[in-house]
Amino acid sequence: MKISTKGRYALRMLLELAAKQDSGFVSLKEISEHQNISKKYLEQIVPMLNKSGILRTNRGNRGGYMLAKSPAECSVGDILRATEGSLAPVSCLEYEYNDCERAAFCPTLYIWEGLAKAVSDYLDSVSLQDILEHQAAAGGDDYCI
Amino acid sequence: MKISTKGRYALRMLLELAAKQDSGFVSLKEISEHQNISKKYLEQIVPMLNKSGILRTNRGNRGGYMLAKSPAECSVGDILRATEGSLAPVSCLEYEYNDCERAAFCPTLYIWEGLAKAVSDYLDSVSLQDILEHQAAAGGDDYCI
DNA sequence: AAAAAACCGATTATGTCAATCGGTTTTGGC
DNA sequence: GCCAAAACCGATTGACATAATCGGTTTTTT
Repeated sequence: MKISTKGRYALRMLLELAAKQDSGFVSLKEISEHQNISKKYLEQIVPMLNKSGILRTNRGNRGGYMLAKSPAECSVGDILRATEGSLAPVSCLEYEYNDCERAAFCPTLYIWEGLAKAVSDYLDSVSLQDILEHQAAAGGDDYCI
Repeated sequence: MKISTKGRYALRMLLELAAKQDSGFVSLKEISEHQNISKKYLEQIVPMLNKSGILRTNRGNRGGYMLAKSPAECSVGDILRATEGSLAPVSCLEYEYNDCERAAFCPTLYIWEGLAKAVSDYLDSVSLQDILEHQAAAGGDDYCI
C-alpha cells in the first residue's frame, strides 16, 4: 500500500511548477537541482504527466515545463493516477470494466471497491492549490521523501 | 498502492474461520484446500495474525486455528495492518512517531497523513461479520484473488 | 554554429513479493 | 508407547517491479 517515488517526485515537481506559475517555462535541470532528484529519472516521469494533459512543454534551448491547468484544477488524485499506473488496491479493479469471471461471486470485492473509493475521494479532494496554501501557512519546503 | 497476497489470503482464511466459528479448530490443510492457497504459504501468514491476537491455536494432532474474537470485533483494518506490515502510504508514517527530521517542514506530509486516515477509517469500519452478512445476501464464495 | 533544452529507449541494480523446500516439535488417538 | 497429523521454524529460490543510470537524438533559441 505504498506510493512509489514516481508519484511522490511528480507531486514535488508539480508543486514547484505551481509555485512558479508566473515564471514561464521551467527546465528539468532547475527542478532536479531544487528537489534533489535525478534529472534522468524525472525525464521518465514527465511523459506520464504529459499523457494526462497535466503539463505543457517547450522544447529546445530555453525550453521547459509549466502546468497545463491552474493549481486549483490539478488534483493530487489526477497526478497519482497518472504516475502510479492506477490507484486500485487490487488488480481486478485496475480497468473500468472488471473482466474477472468470478467478480459477481467474490465476497471481498466490495471491500476493495469501497477502499478504492475512499482513496480516490480523498486524493481528488486535494489540489496543488490546497497544498500551496497549507505550505504558506506552515512555512516549510523541505520534503521528507 | 496494492494490497499483497498476504493480506488478501489472510482475509480469505479468516472469513472461512468466521463462517466455521462453531466447528472448533480448523486445520490449515482444510483451509488451504478450500481456498486453493498453498498451505506452506499460509504457514507464513499465520504467525502475523497470531502476533496481533487475531487467532487462537491448538497444536498437535486434531489441532488447528479459530478466531480469537467474534467476527464483529475483527476489522479488516486489523487484519491488513497485521499482514501488510503497515497501511501507511509512505515510509515516514510507518511508525507511531515520525522520526524524519524534515517532517515539520515537509509540504506534502499532511497529504499522506490524510490518505492514511482515509484508508484506516474505511478499513476499520468493515468487520468480518459485515462481509459474512454481505455474502449471505449476495450468495457467492468464489474469490477473484 | 553552438549550447541548452526536451526526448527516447535500453540496461542495471536492488529489493520485495510469492512461493517452495526440508525439516522439528507438539499432541491426540490407538 | 507409538504414530499420524497437525502446528511451527527458517532458509532458499524465482519472478517481478522499482529506482535509477547510461548514452545517445532531436528541437530550438541565441
